Amino acid sequence: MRAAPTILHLDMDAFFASVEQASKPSLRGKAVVVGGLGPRGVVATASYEARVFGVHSAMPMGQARRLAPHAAYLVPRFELYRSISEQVMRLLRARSPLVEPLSLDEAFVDLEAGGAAGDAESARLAGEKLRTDIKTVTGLTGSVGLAASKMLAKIASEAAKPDGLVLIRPGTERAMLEPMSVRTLPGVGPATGDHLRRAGIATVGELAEAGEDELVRLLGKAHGHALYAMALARDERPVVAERETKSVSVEDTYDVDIHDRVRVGSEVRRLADRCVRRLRGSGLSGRTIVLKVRRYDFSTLTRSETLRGPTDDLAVVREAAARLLDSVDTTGGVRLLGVGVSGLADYTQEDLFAQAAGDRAGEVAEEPDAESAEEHRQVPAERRWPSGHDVRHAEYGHGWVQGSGLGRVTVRFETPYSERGRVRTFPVDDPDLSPADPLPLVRPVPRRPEDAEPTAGDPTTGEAGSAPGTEAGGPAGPAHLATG
DNA sequence: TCTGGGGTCCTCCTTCTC
DNA sequence: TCTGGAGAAGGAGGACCC
Repeated sequence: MRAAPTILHLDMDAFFASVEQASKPSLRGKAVVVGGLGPRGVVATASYEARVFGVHSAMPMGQARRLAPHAAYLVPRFELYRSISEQVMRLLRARSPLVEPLSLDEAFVDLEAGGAAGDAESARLAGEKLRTDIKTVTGLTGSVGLAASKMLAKIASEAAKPDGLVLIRPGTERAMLEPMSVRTLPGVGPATGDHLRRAGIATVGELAEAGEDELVRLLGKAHGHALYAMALARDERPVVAERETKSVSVEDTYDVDIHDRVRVGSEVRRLADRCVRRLRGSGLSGRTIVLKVRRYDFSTLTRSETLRGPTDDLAVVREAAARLLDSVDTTGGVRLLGVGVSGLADYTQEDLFAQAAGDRAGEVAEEPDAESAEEHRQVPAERRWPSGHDVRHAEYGHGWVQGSGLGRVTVRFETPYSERGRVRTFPVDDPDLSPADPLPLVRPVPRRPEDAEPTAGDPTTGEAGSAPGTEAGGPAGPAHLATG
């Protein structure tokens, strides 16, 4: 392990919910829950105000609504979160070439590789400067952990939440870890935690005392060795900037279990299409096709088939998925279906036509087919006007959907830079109302005096410019955030 | 109460090949 | 020619992470 705390872990605070609060003045300081709003949705992120009521990630949405009935419930806007994540990652890469993103809102940075820090004090300064820059560029807060290893930096950032910085000085790690719950360590989830508890091991100190052999006996070779090392605060994993994708998959949970075998087949074809589109979008192909089926009782089955060579051919993937489906009993209904491809390569073996019996199913459909076009006409208002999404009204300007149903949609007219806005209700088919792109969270710097002071209802709002404090250079607002 | 979506990694078992 | 063992590869399931 290195001698100085030069591994930085950044964790944005309640990221999705904070983005929504930043873009919607009326939600600031309020309980906000982002997640799937369907009958089988779960919480993706809850704001700190919502966490007070016991709402947390991965909780079923129904339970969250019972705990916090007055919270704002919004569907995720991944495109927006991705664009803000890119701004943050640019700030990190300006500090070091070794940045390892873990998700949209988390990353490790090797400060030593960037020459940004060689000792504790310079690491702390770099961490504080990073937090300030993130606030300036995105308007959001992030928590920073600094330590001599990835595991400890992550534990430190967790301790720093929200909106803080914690540095673990080398030499103090074991004393700090000893009283902590085993669940603090990465890789110890509910199952392993229970397993260890039944063996009388609850803290990291007890984990270290148990000894390596005992942990291997309890948890298996890989997990046992890894956990013992972590209990002794040993973690030599380097920060890895580039990670190879190992698999690509898509899956859907249905609001109501599907019983009709024909419908199950058509859903599997649709998922295969989406999977192949994603595969091709990444310039990849794969050898192993995986079908996932979650049945009515939540039991999950996977079936896989490995081809002779990698493919990104829609017909091949569709047919393999259909063959796999043939081997699964769906009596009783299915709640989830998924199709995935693993064993990835960045080339395609063309000689696979023999595996695609019969004629080609054709290219991946770019246009919705007649069936889905009909479905589109029938989508309920809640899906045509998803809660939280931005809209524009010809008369009232920019706003967001506060709710919809019964043929009506309620819009609050406000922007990230306006005061709390007013609410108005329209028929769902109001021709003056249209979906809109999100606005940058931080007010763009006006290029001319007459561009200044965008307000709610001002259709010129949101012209992208350069935000102050952007270290990586270029405009802070990604292109798609610019609205016209 | 009633459990998403997209991933990674590990373990155990079976089959195949040498 | 038969057989057994070792190792690789495939397949299924589980745990975990964000």
